[in-house]
Amino acid sequence: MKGEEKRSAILKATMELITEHGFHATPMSMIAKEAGVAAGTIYNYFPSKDVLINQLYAELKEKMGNALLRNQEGTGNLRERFFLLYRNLYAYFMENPEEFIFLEQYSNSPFISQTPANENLQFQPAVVEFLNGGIELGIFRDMETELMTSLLYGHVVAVAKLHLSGRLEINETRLEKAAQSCWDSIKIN
Amino acid sequence: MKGEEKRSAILKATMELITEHGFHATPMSMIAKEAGVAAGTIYNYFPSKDVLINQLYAELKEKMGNALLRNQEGTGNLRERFFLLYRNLYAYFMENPEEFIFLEQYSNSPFISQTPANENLQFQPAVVEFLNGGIELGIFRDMETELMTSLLYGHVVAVAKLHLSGRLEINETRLEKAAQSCWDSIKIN
Amino acid sequence: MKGEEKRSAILKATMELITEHGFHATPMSMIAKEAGVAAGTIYNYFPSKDVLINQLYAELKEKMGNALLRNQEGTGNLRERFFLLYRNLYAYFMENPEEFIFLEQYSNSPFISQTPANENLQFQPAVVEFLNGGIELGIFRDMETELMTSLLYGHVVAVAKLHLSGRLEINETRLEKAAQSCWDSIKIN
Amino acid sequence: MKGEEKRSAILKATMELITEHGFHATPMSMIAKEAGVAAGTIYNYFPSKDVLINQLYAELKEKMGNALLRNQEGTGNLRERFFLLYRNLYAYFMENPEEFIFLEQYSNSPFISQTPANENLQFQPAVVEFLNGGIELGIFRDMETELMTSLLYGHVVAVAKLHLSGRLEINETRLEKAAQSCWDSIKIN
DNA sequence: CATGAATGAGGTTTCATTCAT
DNA sequence: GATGAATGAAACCTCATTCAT
Repeated sequence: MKGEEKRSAILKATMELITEHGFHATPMSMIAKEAGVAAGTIYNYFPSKDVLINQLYAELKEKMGNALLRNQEGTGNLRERFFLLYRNLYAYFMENPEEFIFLEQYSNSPFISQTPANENLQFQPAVVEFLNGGIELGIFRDMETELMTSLLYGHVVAVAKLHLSGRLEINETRLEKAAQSCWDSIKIN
Repeated sequence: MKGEEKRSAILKATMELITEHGFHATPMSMIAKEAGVAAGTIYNYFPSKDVLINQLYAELKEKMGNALLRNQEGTGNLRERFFLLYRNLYAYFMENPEEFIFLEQYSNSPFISQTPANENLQFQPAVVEFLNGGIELGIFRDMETELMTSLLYGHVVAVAKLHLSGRLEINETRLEKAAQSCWDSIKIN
Repeated sequence: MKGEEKRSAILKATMELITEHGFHATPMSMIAKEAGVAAGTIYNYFPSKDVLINQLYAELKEKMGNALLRNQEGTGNLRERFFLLYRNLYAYFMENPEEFIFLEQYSNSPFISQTPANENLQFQPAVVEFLNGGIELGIFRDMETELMTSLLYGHVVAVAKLHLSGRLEINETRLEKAAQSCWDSIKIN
Repeated sequence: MKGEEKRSAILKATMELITEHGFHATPMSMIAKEAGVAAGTIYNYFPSKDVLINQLYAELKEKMGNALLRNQEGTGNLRERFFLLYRNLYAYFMENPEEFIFLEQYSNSPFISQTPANENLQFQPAVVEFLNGGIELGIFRDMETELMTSLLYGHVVAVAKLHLSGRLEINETRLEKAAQSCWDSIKIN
C-alpha cells in the first residue's frame, strides 16, 4: 500500500466509523485499525484528529459538488435542468449514504465553526448562475439565491433522510413527486 | 435551589454547552460547573451522561411539539392554518436558537439510534390530521404524510439555519415568502 | 424500629453484603438500603465504615467463641470433650455460613492488621486450659498450644470450606471421620 | 525495560500492594507507580483491574503447584514422599510470603467466584494419584481425596499463618512435629 | 435521632499524541 | 516513512461522609 492509498484508507475509515459511532466514540486507534495502518502513521498524513476530520469534510463536500453538476452536457430547458440538479444530489446521497450522514453530522456540530464558510450549495457558482438565470427569465421567484439554495438543499436532504430512516421508501414515483414539489416551491406559480 | 430547580439547571447547562462545544468536548465537569452543582450531584438526577442527553432531547422535542400547536383557537382556513404552523415552528427556533441547534445536532448524530423513533413532526397527530384533511379536500397533493411532514420540517429548518448562520437575515418579508414557498410545495397547483 | 434494632440491622446487612460482594463493592449506601435505614443513620451508630466492619468482626468472633464452648455441662472424657469442641465449631459454621465466610474474608485481608490480635481460638482461655490439661496428662503431643489451636481451627475451617464449596458434602459419617482425623493429629499415637 | 519485563513488574507490584493494603485500597495508580510505568500502560497488558488480579492469581496458583512437586526424583517410601509434599508447600510459602498472603486473601474473597474452580491442591493430579495410592495400600484412611487434599492444604496454611503472624516461630523441630501431626491425621493409626 | 441530597476527592479507564526502534 | 508501546491528562462515574431539614 503506497502513500496515497494509505491516506485514502484513513479517510475512508474515518468516514465509516464516524458515521456509525459519531465523533465521540471514534478514537484514532479505531481508525488506524480499520484503515489497516498503525496509529502513528495517521500523523504522517494529518497533523491532528481535528485536521483529519476537517479535511475529510472538505473532500466530501467537493465530491458532492461535483456530483451535483453531472450529466449537464445536453442542455434542456430550465425545468429539466432543475430536475437534473435535484436528482443528481439525491442520487449522490443514495449512492453514498455514509458520506451523506457524515456530511450532515459534521454540518450540524460545532466542528463547523472551525471552517470558514458553511454554504452548502452556495459554493457552486454554477448553481447560483443557474438560479439567477431563472429569476431573470421571470420563472423563479424573486428570492435571494442564498435562500433558494438552502431550500433546494434542505428539500433533498429531508427526502434522503426520510428514505434512509426507513420510515418511507422513496421509489421513482415518489422521487418525481418530491422533485416537482421542490420545483413548485421555487418557481412562480 | 431545590431538587427540581437543580434538575433544570443541569439540563439547561447541558444544552448550552453542547450547543456551543458539541457532544465531544462537553465533559460532565463542565456541565456541573455551569449548572452550579457538584459533579456527583448530576448523578442524583441522571444515571449517566447518555441518559442525561437523551432525556434532554426528549424534553426539548416535546417542547417543540407544544410550540408548534400554539394559537390555534381561532380556526382560519387551511392556508391560514398552514402558515400558522410554519410560523409557530420558525418562531420557536428563533426564540430558542440553542434548543434548535441542540435538536439538530442530536438528530444528526448516532445518538439518535438509541431512541426508538426519529420522526420530527410525525409525532404530532394533530399535524397529521391537519394534512390528511387537506388531502381529502383536494387541496394538498396526494403525498404520504411522512413525506409532507419531512418537507415542512426541513423547509423551516433550512430557513432557520440560513438566518442563524448570518448568511441571510430572514426578516418578515422573507419569512412570508418562505412560508408561501413551502405552501406551494405542498398544495396542488 | 428502635435504636438497638437499627444497629443490629446495620451489622446484619453489612455481613450479608460483604459476604456476597466483598469489602470492595459494598458501599455504605447499599448497606443502608439493605438495612432499611438512611445512609446518614449508620453514622449515628458507627463513626466510619472501617469501625463498622471492625466492630462486626469483633462481635462475630465473640459469638463464635461462645458457640465453641456450648454444651459442656456434662463433663465427658478428654476425647469426648475434644470431639465436642470440634463439632461445636463446625456446627456454628454450618448454622451461620455467612458469618463464617465473613470471618474468613476478614481474617485474610489486611483489615486484620488494624485490630491488635489475630488469634483465632487462642482468645478462648478455656480452650487453652483444656489443651494444656491434655498435654499434662500425656495424651496430647508436646506442642505449643498456639500450634494446637491453629491446627484445630484450620482443620474445621478446611472441612467447612470443602462442604460450602459444594465439592464434597460433609454428612455425619464424614464429619465423624474428620473429627477423628483431627484428634489423631493432636493426640499421641 | 521490555514488554515482558513490564508485564512482570505490573504483576509483582500488584501482588505486593494488595498483600499490604488489600484489594480495596490498592488503586491502579498505585500499582503503576510501584511498577514504574504509566497508569495507561497497565491496560496494554491487562484489559481491566479484575482481569489483572485474576491473572495474577492464576499464575501464582500454577507456581505453587509446581513448587509442591519439587524434588521428587528420589522416590522414597510413602511417608517420605508425604513429608516431602508437606515441606515443599511450606517452603514455598516461606520463600514467598507475599504470594502466600495474596493467595489466601484472594481465595477467601468473592473474587473467587469468578474463576471456575477453587480447588486448592485438587488441581494437581499427581497429588491425587499419590493419595489414592496410599489408600489402596491400606496406609491412608478411607477418605475422599477432596477431603484429604483440603486437610493437607489447610494444615500447612495454618502452620504458615501461625509463623507469619509472629505468634509462634516455626523452627525445624516444630515443622517436623507439624508434618508428623498431618501425617497422623491421614494415615490409618 | 433520622433522613437523603449534596459534596468532591479519588477511583477506573480512555485516548490523542509521541517517539524509539 | 511505518510501527505500536508508552504516556499521562482527562474523561466518566462512585461513594464515604456531611449537614440542613
